Amino acid sequence: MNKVTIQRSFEAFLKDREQKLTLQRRQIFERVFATHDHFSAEKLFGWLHAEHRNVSRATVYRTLSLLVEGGFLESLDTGQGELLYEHILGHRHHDHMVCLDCGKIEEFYDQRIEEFQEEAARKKGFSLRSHNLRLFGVCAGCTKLRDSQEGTNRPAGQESST
Amino acid sequence: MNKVTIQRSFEAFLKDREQKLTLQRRQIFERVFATHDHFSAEKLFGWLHAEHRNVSRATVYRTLSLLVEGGFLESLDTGQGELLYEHILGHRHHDHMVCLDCGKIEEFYDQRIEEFQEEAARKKGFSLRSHNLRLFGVCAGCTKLRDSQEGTNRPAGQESST
DNA sequence: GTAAATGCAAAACTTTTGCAACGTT
DNA sequence: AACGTTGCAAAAGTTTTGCATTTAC
Repeated sequence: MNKVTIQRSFEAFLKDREQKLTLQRRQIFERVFATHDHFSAEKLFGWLHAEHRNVSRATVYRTLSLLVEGGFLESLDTGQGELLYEHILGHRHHDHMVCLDCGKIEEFYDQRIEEFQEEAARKKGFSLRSHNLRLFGVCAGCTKLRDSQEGTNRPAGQESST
Repeated sequence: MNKVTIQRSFEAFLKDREQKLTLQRRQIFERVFATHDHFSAEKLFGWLHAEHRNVSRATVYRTLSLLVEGGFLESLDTGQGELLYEHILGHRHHDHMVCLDCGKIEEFYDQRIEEFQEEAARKKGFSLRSHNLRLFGVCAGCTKLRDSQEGTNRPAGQESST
């Protein structure tokens, strides 16, 4: 699915719901598909303003929800109090690995995990709609850094694993 | 691990960090291990007040973090804007399934999923600390309900799957 | 006695909402 | 012209923080 196709698909989605294609929605849509990064609502709001597209904060939030409902974006809850978004264009489904030191997010995919999730849901009589899998750990780069600081204070805590 | 043991372990944890065993911390600890439910900070605050243990909201939040750091509680982010907690006493690790209709949370565990997570982390050079896996779907009860309302309006949206 | 913890109220943050004005169809 | 959408500012909701006071050790 290329950019033009997905744009049409957005227009169709709006038409279908009898909603309007406003300037702001177009601007947000554009901006969101112009990055492959994960971003928060506030970050997007910042980008738009830096680029002198003065969309209000409220509209940013409203449109993000709209895009998630339409399946154009996915939201990723990192557990740090803000929701991140990413577009689905050219991404197949994947899960995330978050570095506890530097915050880096890596993507991974394992078909077998997907299947066992299906199985677990089936066993409980759940009809599965989606899932959210995040691994927390220390990335290769930060592990190296930590090792080279051997002997330095380390945080005492264990992490929650839920 | 029984209640007394875990209480001792809490005392040891505090001593180790040169932190104090206050009345409030004891009350919160007690209350938290008196339920097997998932609860939010606000809910816990409510319980404590209903039972005339007047611990301040700030202390509730501070102590919950402390208990998570110590590995006595785990936090579960349902993506609904508030963090839920559950104690680990008598619980082995498990993941969660959340019903999108009624909010019910079911627990499940699949050793194979755990192992493939390890493998995925290894492949990326991540040293894995914890993970969070939530399945979203419609539980058996709500599916039945939905089926019996066939023909009624349904919400249009798809869910995010990240 | 001293350092840590508490309570309070204020602040910080993200996200939502009510409503008048506006823009799309 | 009608009705959905926007912007604004206020509100809501959870969580954090500064600081004077209290408490555990």
